[in-house]
Amino acid sequence: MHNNYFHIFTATNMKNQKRTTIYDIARKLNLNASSVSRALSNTSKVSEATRKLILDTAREMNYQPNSLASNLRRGSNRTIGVIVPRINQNFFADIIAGLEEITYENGYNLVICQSNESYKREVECVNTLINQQVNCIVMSVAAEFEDDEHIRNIQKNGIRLIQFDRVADELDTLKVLNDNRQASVEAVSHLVEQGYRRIALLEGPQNLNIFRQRKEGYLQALAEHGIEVRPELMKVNAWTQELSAEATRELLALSDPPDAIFASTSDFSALGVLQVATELGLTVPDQLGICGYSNEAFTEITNPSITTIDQHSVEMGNAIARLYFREAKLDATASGPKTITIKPQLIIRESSSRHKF
Amino acid sequence: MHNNYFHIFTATNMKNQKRTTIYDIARKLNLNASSVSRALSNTSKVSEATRKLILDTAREMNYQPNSLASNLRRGSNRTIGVIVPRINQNFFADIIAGLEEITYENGYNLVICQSNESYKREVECVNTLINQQVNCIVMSVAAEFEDDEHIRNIQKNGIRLIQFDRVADELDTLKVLNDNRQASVEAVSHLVEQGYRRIALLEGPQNLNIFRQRKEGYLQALAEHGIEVRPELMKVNAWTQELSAEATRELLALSDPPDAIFASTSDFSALGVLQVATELGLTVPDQLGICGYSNEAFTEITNPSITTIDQHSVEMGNAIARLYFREAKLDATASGPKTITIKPQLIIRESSSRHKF
DNA sequence: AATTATTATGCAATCGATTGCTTATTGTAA
DNA sequence: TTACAATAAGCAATCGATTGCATAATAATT
Repeated sequence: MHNNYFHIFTATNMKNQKRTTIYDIARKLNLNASSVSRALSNTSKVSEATRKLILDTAREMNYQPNSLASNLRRGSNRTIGVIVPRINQNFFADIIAGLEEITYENGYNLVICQSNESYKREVECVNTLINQQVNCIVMSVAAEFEDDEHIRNIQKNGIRLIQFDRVADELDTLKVLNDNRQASVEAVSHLVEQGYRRIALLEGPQNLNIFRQRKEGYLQALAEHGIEVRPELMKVNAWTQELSAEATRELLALSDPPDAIFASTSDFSALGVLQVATELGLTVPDQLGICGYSNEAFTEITNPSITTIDQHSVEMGNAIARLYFREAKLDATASGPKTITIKPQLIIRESSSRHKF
Repeated sequence: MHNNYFHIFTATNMKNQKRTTIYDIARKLNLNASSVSRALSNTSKVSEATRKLILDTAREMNYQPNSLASNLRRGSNRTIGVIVPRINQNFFADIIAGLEEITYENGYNLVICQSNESYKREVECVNTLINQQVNCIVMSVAAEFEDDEHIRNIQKNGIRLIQFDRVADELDTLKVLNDNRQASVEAVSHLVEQGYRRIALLEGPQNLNIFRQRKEGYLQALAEHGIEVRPELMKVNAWTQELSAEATRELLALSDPPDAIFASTSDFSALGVLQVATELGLTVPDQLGICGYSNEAFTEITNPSITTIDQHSVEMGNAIARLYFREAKLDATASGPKTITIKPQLIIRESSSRHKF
């Protein structure tokens, strides 16, 4: 794998040079390290003259503060740890980008871990971040969930915890959520308004709260519109493109097949549906309506374009980071857990826009 | 922005508990901290009995090692810093995911920064990572490039540096590159083989090496096939979907317009081309051939699907991390800079597959 | 000019783990 | 049983920055 498309060749070299410390600066100026520290951190208590002298010398000696030392002393890292199932999944990549914007503004850093949807990895990630003394852990739990002891352990160690999107509901932590239920209600209601009546649901793993909520929203919308629930129209664990394609084939083979499919798991699922519909020669949206979830970039480009739900992921990342910094200020007073709910937005596109019956 | 789709409500609380240190364990067992340290780090010199005792007590007291302290003492972080222009761009997200896989296996962490294509931000990111004493910095330079002093500074501080994809060529560092030139040669040759003769090029900013190389490849392929270079077919800085669309309109308005366009900057550019072609009623690939770059997920889904170049991004991330760990082992001996070149792969799809003339 | 109030600087402990060196303990060989 | 080797455990310095407290130097007040 990491072998046959590589060509390797060598060049020259580098060397280690000992770093300048505040002691080096102090020695050179015949001062005490504490003064240097004060000058650099700008904590009054130093005369303007020496401060200037110190800053100049620092620059001249190419001084770079050693964060490890100051972190140890201060017992803080100015770092936020992030644990996501997959870094390179659009939603999470956007969340991270959103987090980064705000943490950067505040002079904090981000340490990233991915659990790969594995419980074991998730526990390890948590431990690493605890050892690193990060100030805060931001996480979305892995699909494989066994126990929340590791999550509790975060708080035991005095580290702030913000859960987002996929959360361990029962835990009393800061949470930033999408209103999945509401979004699903809107999506399904939209389908109903477009004249679809036999609406199928592709579900994600029900151990994850987000997928349960989306299902609830689906049921709620049907109820609100007085549409009977047909269990055979609800397919479990259809959360990849392939699984969804398969589920779609089964659905369309029913004697009374659906006239619309709400792929509540992702846009990739919706894509699977579209693919099968195309194969079977069904016209979308006329014969089959489709709605996905997440507003992946490609939904705009497919033919027909796909109706979906935008989760405001980057803004969600921003919100998470802002929540941390706001709470951090209240610090000792520890105002306690809050939940922020972000309202996703239904994006109506061709795949569900039936030219009125 | 971070206000109108939020609902906030409050719940209960958490508290700080002082962390257990090796001293606590030592005190409890009437031992010296050094023994505890040795037992935990598994450096012989401790009897089996006491080691077991210590480990058990550690568990019981919920001990979590303080990495800040040991990092300071060891002068190392077991951390790799990553600087990319944008975290949530497919290529970079994949690189990061690839990096993470391998660094995780080796017990290292990843600190992520994004330069947002800004030179100033890039410099700041570099400084932060130097202060953090990361073991290695992995970076791809921002489009806005002024000077490489900050990059040199990395090495001055004894930190390993691996540049990838967009690199400061003149610097003598570890590099992991795509063979952009070769990939472009193949792409353009493919177009020629499909019978296209008036092949246009959409270029990226020429201050970035990768875009220069892609242009070189284009020129080389034309030369190899004895096709005359027409400067008016080469459009600079067409590196967003919008800019490319505009460039395409200009190209197609020429008296002798191109019959194929190589959007060497990205698949988004290719999308811009496709969009304009559709607008103008040109059939792709018959009247106009299109080739993009990057193999974004959507290229497979568009209609027609888009021919493009896969950069093996995740594998590239793996390769970068492996390079670091391999080099780290040679450590003192410092075998010196190497370059690894990854061969991208041309993915031929509908947008360039002309049913032979 | 003498005394007090301010400000600048130095001193030394601290954060928690690591590690070279010394000392105590146990085991082995003669 | 004595001498010596091997192993276990303790001591103390160290990594570099921060910070409360003490002292020195300067400015302000009467």
